[in-house]
This record gives sequence, C-alpha cells and structure tokens, in this order.
Amino acid sequence: MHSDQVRTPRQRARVQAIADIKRIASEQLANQGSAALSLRAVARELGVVSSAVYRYVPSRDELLTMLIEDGYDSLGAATEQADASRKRDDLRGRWTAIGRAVRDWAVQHPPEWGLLYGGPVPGYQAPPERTVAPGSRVSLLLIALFADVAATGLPLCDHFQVPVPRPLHRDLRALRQTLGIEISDDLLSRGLLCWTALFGLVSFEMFGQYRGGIEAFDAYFDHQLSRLGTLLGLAPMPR
Amino acid sequence: MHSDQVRTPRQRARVQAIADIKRIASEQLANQGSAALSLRAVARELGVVSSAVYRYVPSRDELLTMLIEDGYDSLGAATEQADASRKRDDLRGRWTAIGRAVRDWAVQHPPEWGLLYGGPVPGYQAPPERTVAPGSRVSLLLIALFADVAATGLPLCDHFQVPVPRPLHRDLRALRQTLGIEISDDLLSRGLLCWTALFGLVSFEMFGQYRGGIEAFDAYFDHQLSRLGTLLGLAPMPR
DNA sequence: TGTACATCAGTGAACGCGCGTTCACTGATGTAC
DNA sequence: TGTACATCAGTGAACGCGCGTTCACTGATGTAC
Repeated sequence: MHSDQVRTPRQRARVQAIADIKRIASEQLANQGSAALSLRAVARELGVVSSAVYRYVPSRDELLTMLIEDGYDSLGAATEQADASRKRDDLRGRWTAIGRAVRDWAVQHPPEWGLLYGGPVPGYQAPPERTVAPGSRVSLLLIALFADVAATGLPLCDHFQVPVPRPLHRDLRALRQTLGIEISDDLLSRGLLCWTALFGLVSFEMFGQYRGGIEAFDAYFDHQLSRLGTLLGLAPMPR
Repeated sequence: MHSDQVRTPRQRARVQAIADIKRIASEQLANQGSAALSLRAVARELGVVSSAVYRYVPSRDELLTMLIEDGYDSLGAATEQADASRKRDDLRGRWTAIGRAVRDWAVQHPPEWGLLYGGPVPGYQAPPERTVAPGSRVSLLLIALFADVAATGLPLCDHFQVPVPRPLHRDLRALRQTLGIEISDDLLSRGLLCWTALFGLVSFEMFGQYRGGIEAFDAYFDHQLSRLGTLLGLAPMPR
C-alpha cells in the first residue's frame, strides 16, 4: 500500500508478497471464473504451503473483497485520469474519453470485470461499507460530467423529450439532492441511460453476447459511444 | 417434455421427478448463486439419496445445461408471446411489449437471469450447440422487429445519423446477409444499441447497480424503454 | 386372468478430491540495550 | 559493536466438510406370453 513508508527488507517483502497474492488470485479468476478462487490454489501457485497465505490474508472472503476494492479503484483511477486529460469544457471529449477508458480497462482486465459487473459470487456477500464507495467512482465521475453538460445549457433534441412519470421524478429529485447538483429530470434520466448503455456495451462484449455478430469491436464501441454522446446533447465530433 | 406421450404411472412419475429436480435446482441458484449448484443439495432437498438423482440427470454439468436451455426457452417464449400480442404494424407497441416481457421475466426469475446473462459459471462451459440457438430467440425477435421498422421507412431524427466506420460497416453487412433482412447500417446499429441497452437496464436492476439511486423501477424502465423506442424512430406513444 | 421375466427407482456404502482454517513448530530477521 | 529477546515467515500435519460419481443391491412396477 504505502510503499514509501517501507523501511526494512522484511516489510518490503511483505508488501511484495501481498501484491503477488493479489496478482495470482487475479490470474485464478481469469482461468476459472469468479467463484473458483481458492486460497490453496493461490498458495500452490505462490510455491508456498497453504497455511502460509494466512500471514497475509485473513480469509478467502477477505481476499475477494480486496480484489473487488482494488478493481474498483483501478477502474476508477483510469477513468478519472481519462476525464482529466480533456479540458473541462470539452464535454464530448470527456464523455468519449471516459467511455473508452471503461472499455479499455475491461479489455485489459476481463476477470476483474466479471467480478465487478458479472453476477454475484456464490456464498460471498461483499461488505457494502468497503465496496460501495470505490464502486461509485465511475458513476460519480459521469454524474459530474452530466452536471457540467446541464450547466452549459446545450439544447437537447426535442424528439427525445420523453415525459418523466411522477414516481420516477421523485427518485430523480432525491438523487439530485443527494449529489448536490443542478440538472433537469430529462438530462439526468438521459445520463442514467447512457451510463447503463455504456456498461451494457462493455458487458455484452466481455461476456460474448455479440459472438457471431460484431467483430470490429473498437469501431463498434466508438460508434455507439458517439451515438450516446449525441443523446446527451453533445454535438458530434469530427474524427 | 412431451407429457401427452406419457402412458404409464412410472413415466408420469419420471416426468414429474425431472421437473422437481429442475425446480429445486432453480431454487438452489436463487439461494446461493450460479456456481453453488450441487447435485447433492438437490437430492437432499428432494428427500432422496444423492445417487438417485443420476437416474434422471447424467451429471451436474448436464443439469446446468438443461437449466440454461430451459431459461432461454422460457424467456424466448415470453417475449415471442408479448410480440405476438400486438398487431404487426404497431411497431412501438411491439418494442414496448418485448422490452417489458424481458424485464418481467427477469424480475420473476432472478437466478436464471444471473445464469444466462451474468458472468460465466466457474468450471463450466456451456455447449454452444445446445445453448446458442435458444439463446438467440430474443435477439432474432428484435431483429425481426427492426426489419419491420426498416420496411416502414420511418424517418429517423437526423441529429442521430452517426456515420458508420468502414470495419463496422463490414460487420453490419455480413449480419444483414446472415439474417437475410433489408435494413440500413444506421438503423441496424441503432437496433444493436437498443438491444444492448435493454439488457443493460435489466442487468443493472437485477444486479443492484442502481441501489441508492432508483427505486421506482417500473416507471424508470418504461421511461427508458420509451426513450430507446424513440431512438429507433418510433413515435412516442400516449399512455 | 395369471405367471415369469425384464425394467426401472431408489438405497447405502464407498472412492478420491479439494477446500478453508487451525495449531504447534522451526528458523530467520529485526530491535533494544 | 555485540548480545538477548521479540517478532515474524513459512512448515507440516491435521480437522471436518461437501462435493461428483460409481457400484452392487433390493424391491416395486411394467410387459409378454
């Protein structure tokens, strides 16, 4: 974690060992799926007796939680960096950059994507107090973007001004208050759809739902991302 | 399966037993997640010794495959029925009916949804020759709807005429040919997005991604479904 | 309608397996004086 | 700088568990004559 506070070789070794365990556990996820993660297999791969792992990780569930935390943090950092790489008023550029960052991260971390956004892991319940906050980084980033879109006051294609029913309006109002942003019902609801569709696109690609149909995933994804950007009222960008 | 061909009590009992096994297996999925399905647990619940289950199911993997087949078939039948309940030229009505049927089915069968559209089950690979065909029923139904939309020649909001890059164009052309339908690149790509977003919406709801944000799921879903319908060029429908 | 044989459902014991986790231990690394 | 003690990494054996699957068996249900 705080590798700058490490002084003795033993501490350095410990940090390294924990990193190794996580890396090997990730590979296990890759090879077998989220539920097959086993401390014994990790120990075997580490070249160490199974009980030795308990020096570093208190339990299997704890290891899973650590992997989930790290996954959300890694994805969150990647998207935040992508967002920060564009000027704040380059709204469409930010949307595109964030979307691509999400997909790129997924392509580079398939097992983690499955762990975070696939179905639940059997016999394991993630402790909310540790996973909700890091799991919200991407959505908060998107919400911030949507708020900036709202602030710019771009006109939205009237065609898509779908009326918001009352019970949904209540949810959206509460959401606005919780987040402390100013945004119309219409734009917020468009944002939620774009957020959902973005993750849906990535999950469909990662879980093989497009098999037999789409092969040019890069082009396909960029294309749909652009369409969604337009749905947000962002003018198309020349390539 | 073919309960009309059943003659003897023994055969009737056999059909019943297989149905019981599947039902109990589904409940197991519900309680523990997709990977925790165990023949022994099923036998226990059935009030029978574990080896007895092998009279009806050749192996655990086979049981999983059967559940997946049944799941796709059940979802496919529900959506096809919903589609057939509207006049063929009621395009928006069909889109709405199909979308709601998908979500209703998911709400009524959470574990099956996870099995079909969640991450992969560890240590298990579904045999494509048995799961691809039933798994395509919903997408084929949607494709048929999109083809009908194309045939009607409804005007699409120009705002959203996003240009299709060349590699994606090749995919779309191949898809058109495979399916034997006439549809523009633009509309087909919109259709793919709507299909993806529809399943993304349901998965986000089922997997708890909206937790803390949306509570009025019925209203939210209908609202977004309507928005997606508009993206397909279907005029908004009065409620 | 009655009997002889074949088919099937379900039993109970056993196999080998991998799992998470505990515990007493050895030996190496670090710390305080 | 050297020594005595504390801390820690890793070992090896063991625990109890649930799993998938096989196999020889008993007894009930069906079928052919």
